[in-house]
Amino acid sequence: MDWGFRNDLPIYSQLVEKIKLGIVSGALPPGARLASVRDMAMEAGVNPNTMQRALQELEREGLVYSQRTAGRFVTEDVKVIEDMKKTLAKGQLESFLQAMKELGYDREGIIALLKEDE
Amino acid sequence: MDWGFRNDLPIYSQLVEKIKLGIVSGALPPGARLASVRDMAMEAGVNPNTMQRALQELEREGLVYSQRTAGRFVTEDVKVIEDMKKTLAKGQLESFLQAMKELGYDREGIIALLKEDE
Amino acid sequence: MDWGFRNDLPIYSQLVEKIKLGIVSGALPPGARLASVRDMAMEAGVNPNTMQRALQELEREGLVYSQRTAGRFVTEDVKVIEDMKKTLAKGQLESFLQAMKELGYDREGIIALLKEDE
Amino acid sequence: MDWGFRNDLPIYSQLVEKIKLGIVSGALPPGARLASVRDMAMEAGVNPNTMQRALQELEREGLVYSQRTAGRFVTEDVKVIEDMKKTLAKGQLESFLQAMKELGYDREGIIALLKEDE
DNA sequence: GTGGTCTAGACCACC
DNA sequence: GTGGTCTAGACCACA
Repeated sequence: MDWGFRNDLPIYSQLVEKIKLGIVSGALPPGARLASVRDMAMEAGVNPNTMQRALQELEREGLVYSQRTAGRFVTEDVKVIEDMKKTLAKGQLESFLQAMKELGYDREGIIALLKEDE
Repeated sequence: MDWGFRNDLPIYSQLVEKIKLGIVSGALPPGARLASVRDMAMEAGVNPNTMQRALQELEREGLVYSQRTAGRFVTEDVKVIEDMKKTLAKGQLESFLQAMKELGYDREGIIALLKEDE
Repeated sequence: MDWGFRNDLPIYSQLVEKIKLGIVSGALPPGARLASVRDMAMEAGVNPNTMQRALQELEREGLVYSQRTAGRFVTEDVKVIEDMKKTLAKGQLESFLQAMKELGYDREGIIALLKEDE
Repeated sequence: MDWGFRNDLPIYSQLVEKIKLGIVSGALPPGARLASVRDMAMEAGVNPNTMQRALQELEREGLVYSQRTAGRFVTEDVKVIEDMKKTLAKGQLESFLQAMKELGYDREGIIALLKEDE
């Protein structure tokens, strides 16, 4: 897999993004067990400490929980996942609208473009 | 002024983007005279050659033309500007739709979110 | 080697011409690897940046492509090369006809001269 | 008039070319009186000495003769003019054929192009 | 080692 | 003063 890190953001933040995306898109379903930090780090080609930091962040946000010995799991709380999905989507929408506004498009113009595209 | 260059793209490309945005958004209206290469370079905090390269690219795309001694001007051909605006907008739209798809949203879901947002 | 640059055209344009000629005439066959920018620059007695600029122009025209670390190559797309050859030839033909016209030759006169020449 | 001097050749040579062209094309008919050196120089925007040198060259080639007091005239010897016309035309033809040969065109290819052009 | 980018600074033609 | 070209030399990512 190409993790394609950009260099405009700390790597751990990009890891958070990617894993978050996996969770909200369902690629990592609720309750799924994550691979070990060591394995995930190797897979992504990053230092285990970096991956650790990403996972802690996800834990803080309630998307992931850890059980001392059994490992880390995606939360079973579907609402949390749904909320996160909505938050991310709104973020996308917001920056999209902002970019279009800078281009001189208002809501109507965007709709016109959408129709033209179909 | 902080031009906030990212490091995921050559500076000259980002300059192209910025100026292009100024043109299609109307901040730099058709026929407007641009500041001299040297002045624009100083303003952006880059080397004149870098700014020159950006402007040459814009010239190649027909958004700008230069007159030997008088300076550089935004094209008066409104169609070229409109086309570029549409191209940029479609690009924005496309990556937006792609990102939303990765989040698990289909067209309906996006529309629902749009309405919710109003 | 004397590359005999004229001073009625930028050096980089003359470099473009020369290399283009090499490609369309088959001296640089499709898929051939070009020497490195630095080597070509040294060979031509110009600054590497100047040669780089020429090569970028050729890339823009699709006659050449570059691979990150492996070097630059003549396009394998024979059609592109053939088209360029035709374009150059038509240019030559056009200026020839123009010059002959200025000399007072019409099409018939040119043909007569051609036959006389054989 | 734009005399459009290139800088790959001495100006006087370019003056010779231009005037020669005027004579063989008939713009300056046999026996025509040329303007004074001073006037021709002014018209072309060059130093009178430069124009003088050009006219001397034309005299040497027999295309022009001077009568001490009356001024300079185009030769009345039509044959000289015709020969010069042919010489210039052959020169044009030769460099055209040479350029086409460098492009990889043989006589047949040139003829094919000519037909395609009609 | 490759291509690519960027800076610094020079010189030129044009008007 | 303007745009345009050229050189010299640095640094970077890639593999």
